[in-house]
Amino acid sequence: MKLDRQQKRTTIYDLAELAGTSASAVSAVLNGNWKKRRISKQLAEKITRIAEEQGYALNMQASLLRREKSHIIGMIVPKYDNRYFGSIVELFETMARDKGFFPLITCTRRDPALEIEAARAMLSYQVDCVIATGATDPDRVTELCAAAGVRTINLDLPGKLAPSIISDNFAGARELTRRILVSCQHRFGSMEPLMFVGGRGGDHNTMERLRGFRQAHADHEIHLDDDRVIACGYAPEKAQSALMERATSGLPFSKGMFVNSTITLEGVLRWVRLAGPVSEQEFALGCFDYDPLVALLGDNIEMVRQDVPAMLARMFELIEHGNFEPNVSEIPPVLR
Amino acid sequence: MKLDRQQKRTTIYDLAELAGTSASAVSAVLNGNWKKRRISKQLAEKITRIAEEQGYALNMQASLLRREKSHIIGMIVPKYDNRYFGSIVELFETMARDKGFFPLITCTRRDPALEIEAARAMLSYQVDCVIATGATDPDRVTELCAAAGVRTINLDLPGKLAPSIISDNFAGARELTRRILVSCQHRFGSMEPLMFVGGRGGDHNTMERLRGFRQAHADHEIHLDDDRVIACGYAPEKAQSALMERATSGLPFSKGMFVNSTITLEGVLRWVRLAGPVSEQEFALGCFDYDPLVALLGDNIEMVRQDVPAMLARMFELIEHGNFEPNVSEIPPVLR
DNA sequence: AAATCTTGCTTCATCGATTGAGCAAATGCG
DNA sequence: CGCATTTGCTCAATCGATGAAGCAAGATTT
Repeated sequence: MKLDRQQKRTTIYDLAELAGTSASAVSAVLNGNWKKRRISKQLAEKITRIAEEQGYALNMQASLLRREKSHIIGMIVPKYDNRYFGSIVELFETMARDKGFFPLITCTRRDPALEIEAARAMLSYQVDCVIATGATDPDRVTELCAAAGVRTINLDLPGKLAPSIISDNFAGARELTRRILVSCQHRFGSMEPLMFVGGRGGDHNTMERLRGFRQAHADHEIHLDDDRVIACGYAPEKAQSALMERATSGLPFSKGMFVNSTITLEGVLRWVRLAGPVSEQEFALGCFDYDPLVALLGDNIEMVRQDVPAMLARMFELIEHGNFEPNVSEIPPVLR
Repeated sequence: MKLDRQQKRTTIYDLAELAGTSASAVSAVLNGNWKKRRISKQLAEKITRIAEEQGYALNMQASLLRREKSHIIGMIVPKYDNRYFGSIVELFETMARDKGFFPLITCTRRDPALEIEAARAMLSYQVDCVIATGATDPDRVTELCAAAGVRTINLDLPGKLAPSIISDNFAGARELTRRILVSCQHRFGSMEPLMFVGGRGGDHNTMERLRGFRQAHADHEIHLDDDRVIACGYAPEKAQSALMERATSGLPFSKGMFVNSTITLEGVLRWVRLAGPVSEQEFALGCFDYDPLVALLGDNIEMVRQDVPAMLARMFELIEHGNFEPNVSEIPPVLR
């Protein structure tokens, strides 16, 4: 890799030499506490000018080595390429910056090994705090970080060892299910039990959404068999092939479907396309996730939007109050 | 901010003490060149074991301070919350990691000031290289980095001072326009001139796409007035209000539209919704961008997918060959 | 047996910024 | 004028990891 530096970087010692002063004075001026260190205004201005002329950039590595807190805040995220996590990451960066943190983000593509590796890398970079978003094994991350004295917060998926901020999956799923059922009633004249597609049976969110899904059926006194639930994972391909199999299996099939994320929705729609004569107009879909373009194009697709701004606001609140008790904050999602 | 470290971190000195050896030996063992430094296998194993027991994590700040290359590779990106940039960032991270780099990514929300600030922060973190993706002023970034001896590469939008990797916007736009025109022919029986919505008149991609747009009209001998072009920026709100105005302005309006990104498409579709009786079925849309859900749901929406894997492959090729000549690589986009 | 080589470590300076301690000159006070 | 205080700065240790240089003990050669 030919990435050799072109020239040596300017340091505070170079600046000190040019200004005819000491590195210590330069440091004090450039990091803003020259008043506290009783540097004269003249010298401060001179140093600032020379630093600018020389295009000086602080060596963060050296600086952080001396300081106790890095103000780096790490976030581990399963995917970028998705409107939900994309908006989490984008807003997280903005808010972190506003609050004086330096955000360090890593995408783990739902790979548990990468999650741990990423956490380890963050510890090496001396992060002050790690946010584990949608982590497969958040407690593992918490343990690892705790060993280095670093606090963690879980986002989107909860853990037992650190505070967790998640959507109110039960209430959201119950209401979403209700809406799909109503839509079935309107469009097909009857309320059949729905199918539940996507997610992992073991993950907390899927379990809670299933509970809401079941509750909504119970609310309408609709009997729901367990075999209507297809928790085949989130990936589009898995949903697609699961539906393919299902359709040819002889098991009962529903026109109404609860889809567990836009990622999964992609697979469901692809299946609809391939399924031939039937268009998505023939289905009543609901998705526990939000995508503005789907909201505009999918006429029969109900959506639940997780309240990302509220979740992140709550997260920074916890950080600011130093509240790291392992309890769960449930944020109500938004239905359009 | 209550993010105080819980306990002191384990250092190589602690490990040295525990192992009854020197910090230097510990360092040699843990960074893998103990053979070169002639440390015995026994001691190496002992140190490794103790390091593991203690949950030791390298202090990257200290390590980087000593090394000449950081192997950190920075990327500046305008948005995360978008399928195109989302996939760029996700694939960039994966590829960078595979090639032994540590990816550091910052989102600037198309704010030129933030772009510069982000570049400066990256220099502070001693990045070996900066990728400016879709930057408003890539040359400014290149100049800033060059002053610190750091190379840059432009992605998505070209600059004059560093190598640039962009889509073949002209060819892509020409073909996309052709397809929209053909679709108009099929669906409405005639080929009217299309409208061009979104993008900034000054940006290279928009200019090239406009050139392709015009060429395709010329190919079909369709006269195109300049007032069919609405380069109102990328933001959905801007496109929406621009179309609103346009519709009531008395200027000619087309059923066929070339939309400059999925971000802009959001505004166009929102306008279609509000425009009342007319549904998007009444339009022939084409979008210079790709979103899998739009591809599935938007029956009348042609899409051009920029070839992100090819662009990034080319980018890492440049890095590996140390090729930092300021020339432009055009990557053909993919039409479905 | 002396000379040389090899093995397996340790010592110490270094990277660049930070900060407590210290010191000389200027100023204030009685 | 003499002493205390304030002002404006410098010195030097330090953060943790790295690696060149050095050194002692054992192995090998002549």
